[in-house]
Amino acid sequence: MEAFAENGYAATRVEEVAKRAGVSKGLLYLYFKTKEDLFKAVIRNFVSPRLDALIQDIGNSDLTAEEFLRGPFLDFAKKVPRSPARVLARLMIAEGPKHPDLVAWYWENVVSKGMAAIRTVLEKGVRGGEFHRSAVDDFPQLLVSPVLFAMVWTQVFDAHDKLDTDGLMEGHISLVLNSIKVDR
Amino acid sequence: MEAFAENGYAATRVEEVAKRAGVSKGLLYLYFKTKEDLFKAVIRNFVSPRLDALIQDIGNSDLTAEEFLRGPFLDFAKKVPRSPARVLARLMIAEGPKHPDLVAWYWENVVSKGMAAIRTVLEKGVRGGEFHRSAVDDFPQLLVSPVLFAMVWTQVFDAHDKLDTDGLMEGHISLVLNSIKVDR
Amino acid sequence: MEAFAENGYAATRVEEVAKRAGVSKGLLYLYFKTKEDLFKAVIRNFVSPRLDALIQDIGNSDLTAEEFLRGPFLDFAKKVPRSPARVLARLMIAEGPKHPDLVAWYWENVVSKGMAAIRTVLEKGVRGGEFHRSAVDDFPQLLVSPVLFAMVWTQVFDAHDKLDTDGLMEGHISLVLNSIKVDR
Amino acid sequence: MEAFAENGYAATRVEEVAKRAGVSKGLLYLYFKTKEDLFKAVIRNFVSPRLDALIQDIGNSDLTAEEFLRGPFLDFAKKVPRSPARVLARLMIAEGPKHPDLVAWYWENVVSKGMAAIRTVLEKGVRGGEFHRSAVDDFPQLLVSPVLFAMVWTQVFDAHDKLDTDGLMEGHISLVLNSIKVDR
DNA sequence: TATGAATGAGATTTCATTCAT
DNA sequence: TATGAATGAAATCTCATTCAT
Repeated sequence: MEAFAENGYAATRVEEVAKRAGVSKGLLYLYFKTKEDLFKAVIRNFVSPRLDALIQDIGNSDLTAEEFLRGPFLDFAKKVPRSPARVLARLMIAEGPKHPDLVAWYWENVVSKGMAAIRTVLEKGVRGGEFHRSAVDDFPQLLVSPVLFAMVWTQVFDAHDKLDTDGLMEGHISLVLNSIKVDR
Repeated sequence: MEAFAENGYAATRVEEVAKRAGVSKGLLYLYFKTKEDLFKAVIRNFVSPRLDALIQDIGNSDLTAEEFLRGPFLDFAKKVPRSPARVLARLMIAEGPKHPDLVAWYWENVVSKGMAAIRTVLEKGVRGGEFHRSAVDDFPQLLVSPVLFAMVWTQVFDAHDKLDTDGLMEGHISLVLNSIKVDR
Repeated sequence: MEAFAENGYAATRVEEVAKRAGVSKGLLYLYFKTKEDLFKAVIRNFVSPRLDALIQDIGNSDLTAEEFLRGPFLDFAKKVPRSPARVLARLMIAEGPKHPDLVAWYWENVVSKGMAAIRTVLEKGVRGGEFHRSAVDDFPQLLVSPVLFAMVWTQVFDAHDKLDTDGLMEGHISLVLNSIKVDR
Repeated sequence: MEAFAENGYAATRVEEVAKRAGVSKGLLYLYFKTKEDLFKAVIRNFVSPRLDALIQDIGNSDLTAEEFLRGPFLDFAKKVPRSPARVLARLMIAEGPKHPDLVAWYWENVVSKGMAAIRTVLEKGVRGGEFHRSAVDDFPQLLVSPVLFAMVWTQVFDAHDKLDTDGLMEGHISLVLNSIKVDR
């Protein structure tokens, strides 16, 4: 994963992967038929347990929607942009269009689940009278777009303008809540 | 640009670029010392005139901040995610870390200018009493993160979930404005 | 060595070297980073064991200086001009100025040692009263210049005037000895 | 000539020759059909007028053979090793075997004439009773071998051991004369 | 299971030569 | 006569993949 993350799929040499794994090139070909196979396996095995945990939380928790957003979700949103997961995001952006089955797998196992989870929280908020209906109901992506943004920014522009990702996430959540919360 | 956008830097053959340009491989090497040089030149010559126009607008316009966000800015935000610029964004994300001078150029000529422009609009809004202070003043990135998000999504996940980018942008602007506008 | 000797460095194709070695182009690049590396390795591994033997002889032998020049040295001088070493000489002349580190290596490991050996013999002759002081003490090169001359001539002008290299060498030694020997 | 001398035939680019000549590549091809044609023309036009002058001298002069060797010949032998002609020698050694017609031309116009001239001088010496018969009569090459040697050495080993070419030549002539002069 | 030497197809790069102007 | 943009064949070099051990 390290190697692919640094150089992208095409520019990563199989030998480089073998070296970092401490094995010979030949052994890789015993386990994976082609370089692409190897790449896919690498990506698939790199699933964030954090996201799964978060999704689990939603069902089990007895927090209000706002508490959830300010608590576990914000937590998650703060950790991800500087976690190893960010390189996976970059890889998916870079290589996705050339590896549709990888995107499909990623969509099914990660993205769609995540989106569903967010919808669940928002609906809970609306039903419970915490939130009024708003754009985020139709576009739950608005809730996560700064997360993606931060993952990208930290990998591309950090040298020119280091982003306070924690602050960004806190600001984002307060901005959204300020917009969708029902006044009492 | 087409070729690099489709395949990424490493996977694009110089011959492919030459063929699409309707010239011979050799000619490219007459103008560019290496494949990397060629790549950099391609990227640099692909500046969105749209962004420049938008930045110009800000100085000249006599619109209120809200009118600006709902007008020219929303316009821009709707057009970009499906414009050719999106492939440039993807290329920068994919190849940036391996080509720091390209990132530096892009930062200076595009990103920092854009960020400054947004700050100008927001300050105008605050000074004019339209907006109260909020997270977007510290993190103007929050205003553009859905634009990046949409550019990425449309290139990676469109096959699985086609995003209504216009709707997303409208929703985003209304969400933000709802949060930062001063009540009267 | 054959290939480089025939065509010179620039005009020799790596593929040609590989073919003569009975391996693939790729393998050469596994062992040598560049064509130049390969070339240097070829040259360095082509050390004449004959010269080393000659140099050894000087220390060990109990011959008089004249006997040495008429014996082992003349032997060496007769063999070299038509030995494989001559192509190495031609290569060093042709390619040396473009590969200074190769010249440096050759100087240290071959030429300077050879010159020192000749000086040793001449000094022995002078000290032993065989030879009087002469120009060859200051310019031991005079003793070997016909060897180089013959190596060059046989490679360039043989078709036009075949040189009797053995005769040349014998004539040279007798000429020199006639000039430097002390009359008794 | 400069360009070919520095890099050898194969490694010299036609463009480099054109640049140094201050003309365009295209113009060269107006005057010379191929790179090889150009090369041959360059070599042929670079004839040392010095050698011709020397050869003339022999016929005309009323010097004794010894006076000639110590005078005009030594003069010539001192000048040549550091003159532009030395690069021509290196080129002939390097490229000769690949360009037989060039060697043939050079042989006819330069080398054979030079050798004949030397023979003339030596015969004059022998006939005039100055010299007794010796190896140089059969191998006049012995008289010029230090000249070639010095031309090569100065181009290959000067950085490691700068040769006093004037001293070398004086030593050579005195050594030879000492050997072949008739005692009186 | 594991190695690493070896291959060969294909990529980048070079450069003699041509040709429209 | 002169240019220099353009070509394309061939060179160097890379690297995924194979295979004997």
